[in-house]
Amino acid sequence: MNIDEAIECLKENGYKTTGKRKDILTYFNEVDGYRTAKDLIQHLEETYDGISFDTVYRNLHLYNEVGILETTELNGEKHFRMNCTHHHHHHFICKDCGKTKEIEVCPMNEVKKSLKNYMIEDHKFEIYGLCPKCQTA
Amino acid sequence: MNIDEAIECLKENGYKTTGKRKDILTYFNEVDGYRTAKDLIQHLEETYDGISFDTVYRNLHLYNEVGILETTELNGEKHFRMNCTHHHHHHFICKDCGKTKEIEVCPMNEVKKSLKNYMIEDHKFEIYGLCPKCQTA
DNA sequence: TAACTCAATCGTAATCATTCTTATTTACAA
DNA sequence: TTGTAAATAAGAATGATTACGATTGAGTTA
Repeated sequence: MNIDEAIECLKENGYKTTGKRKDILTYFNEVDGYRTAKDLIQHLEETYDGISFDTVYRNLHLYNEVGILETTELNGEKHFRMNCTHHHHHHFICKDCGKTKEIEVCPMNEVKKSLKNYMIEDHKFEIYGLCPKCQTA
Repeated sequence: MNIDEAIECLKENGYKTTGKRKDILTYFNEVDGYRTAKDLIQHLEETYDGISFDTVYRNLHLYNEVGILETTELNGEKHFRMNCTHHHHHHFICKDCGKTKEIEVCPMNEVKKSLKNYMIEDHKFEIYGLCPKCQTA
């Protein structure tokens, strides 16, 4: 998802477009990988001196709700990244730089067969490790 | 893993066997599913009035390190369950009662092919939903 | 079995991420 | 341009987890 799509998405859901919201979108659009709330706060503080935690967390959750961001948990902290809307897939996630690589394999069809009486609401398939760049660094 | 194996595992790693450690093992052995630190504290307080958080968290992490417990993150809280040592598999996890069902499918062999220059350290494949019992409750 | 030693535990304070609260400001519709 | 609901500020509160100095106890050794 790019910035324009995200702003459109906000409007569709009846949310306003503020400078900070745009900056948050720009940030995630540029970094292209998983980042924590703290990472974002640090970035925003360069522009806005003493930004409110509330603003950051509220917007992160809002973005997650409307589908602009997706989230995962890495060593005890929530991480966010721009959502990939195109099609269903999973991710390899670099533990060092947070960057991701798409994985096309999804075993859910096969798995469903062995969960006949179970109500499946969600699933997570993530591979963790080091990307080529971070192995040499 | 059963209680005796767990105690053996503690000894092998040079850790002592205390009453509280046994009780923690008994707890996880009985509940057979994912539980939070808070769940465990509540249980232990029935026996030991005012147990130290330190004791609980230290032992949970210790157990996780030596492989007695495995851990996952469910709605923002760490959850623990007795480790299944027999063979590699994944879990369906009931969001309501925390119980798990083993899933034999593991797509990692296939996935590795598309991650040639990546160093794979770990992976997580979990299915979330409601078990048959919790759907009717 | 006594005493020794280091691990384990206690009790509580501190920390860290996150959420809440009230007052103020701002986007944008009318 | 103005009115109003939404967004933000500022910082206190919360909830899970970790840290710490003092004390207790398990398992070893004499």
